[in-house]
Amino acid sequence: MTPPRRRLPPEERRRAILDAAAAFFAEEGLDAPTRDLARRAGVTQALLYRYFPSKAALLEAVFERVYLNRLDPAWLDALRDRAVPIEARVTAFYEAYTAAIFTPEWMRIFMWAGLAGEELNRRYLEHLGAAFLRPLAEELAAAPGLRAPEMEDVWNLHGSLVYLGIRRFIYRLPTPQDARRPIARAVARFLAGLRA
Amino acid sequence: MTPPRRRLPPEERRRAILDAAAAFFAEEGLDAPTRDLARRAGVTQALLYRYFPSKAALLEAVFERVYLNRLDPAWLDALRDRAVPIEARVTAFYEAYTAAIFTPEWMRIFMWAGLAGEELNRRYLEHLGAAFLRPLAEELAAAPGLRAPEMEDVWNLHGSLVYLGIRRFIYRLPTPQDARRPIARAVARFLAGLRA
DNA sequence: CCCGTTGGTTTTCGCTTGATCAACAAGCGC
DNA sequence: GCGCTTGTTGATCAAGCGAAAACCAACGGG
Repeated sequence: MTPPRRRLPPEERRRAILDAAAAFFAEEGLDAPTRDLARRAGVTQALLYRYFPSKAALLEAVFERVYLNRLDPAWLDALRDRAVPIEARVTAFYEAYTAAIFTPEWMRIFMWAGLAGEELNRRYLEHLGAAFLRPLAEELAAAPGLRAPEMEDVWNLHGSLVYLGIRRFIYRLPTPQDARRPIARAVARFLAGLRA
Repeated sequence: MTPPRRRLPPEERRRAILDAAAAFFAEEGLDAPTRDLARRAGVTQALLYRYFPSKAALLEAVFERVYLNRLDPAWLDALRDRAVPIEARVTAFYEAYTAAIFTPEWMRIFMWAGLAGEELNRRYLEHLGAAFLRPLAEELAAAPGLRAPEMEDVWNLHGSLVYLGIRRFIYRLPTPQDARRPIARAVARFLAGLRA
């Protein structure tokens, strides 16, 4: 009946707690109680405070784990490779991007953080805009036969695809399990709109 | 120094509390403390429980106030009026729809509720889909020169415009203050995509 | 002008929260 | 197998939570 008291190397225990914390806070929200998290991680609540000085610090570590190094710089090179048709490039970018962010942890923690007023979202989206969406807009402008889009048009395309993840992970509505078809159709329609 | 104890007719007080509650829970989240709400409403915390039996009941009343009768059946008639060009009809629908939902209360409570797992979102979006978006899809299919869209295409258009509100009210990022231009461009592009 | 109805406040309860700390025991070096 | 380091626990605290109960006073009818 007494739970065996297993002793783990600190590195390993820390990672186990962070894994549990990411899934837990994604599900329950950023101010879900640390006691419930501890139960889920299979440790006592007090132990969390050996690895993290405060709940805020633990959350910061979760943010880092979920959002850092999730954007692959290689996507930018592929996006800029004008040997490849523009439609294939944009499609490939959004297939890679949605594959990276369409997880409960990414989508739900992002939304919880946004509502809570964390700066995470603004910083992240400004970076995404500058590092990927503006280059994407430039490639569209440079593509033969396309009118140059405004950044707001690109955000519109972006939102149309991210919304698929919102329906799936936030509202838990049924959505196509494979995002590739919706992506292909949305990108094709977007480009057709820039040609007309 | 002592706050004047003002006596209001119950109907009026109830409405004042609901007004404050909608703004308060939109800002702070559905499990923000009732004491803070009371302070904001200018009453004591205990008084809330004279007008609502529990916090859950108060939240239910807020949902009703924010989401009930917000969708105007007249939109459907306008959407189905084939004397008007399809582009004007879709544009007008989304101008009316975004005017109805682009408020902090609507957008933020909807997102808090979705994350909290409330049934509100599923019920609302299923109703919206059946009552407005499916007819919209039918009108697109019936419009001359357009390929019939899948429902998923319509949700894509829908999301591209709702995402504008998410950026503004959830992430608090700068967005065009007037939604009409983005709507016009998104709808025009969408239709062009269905023509190609 | 007084009095009863009832809107409003003060006080309190039982419970949960983030965080702390002394006590305990698992595992490695010897 | 011994003992020390240190990962882990149970007990505890002050603050904050939703809710209830007792008390107070504003207003209209007589």
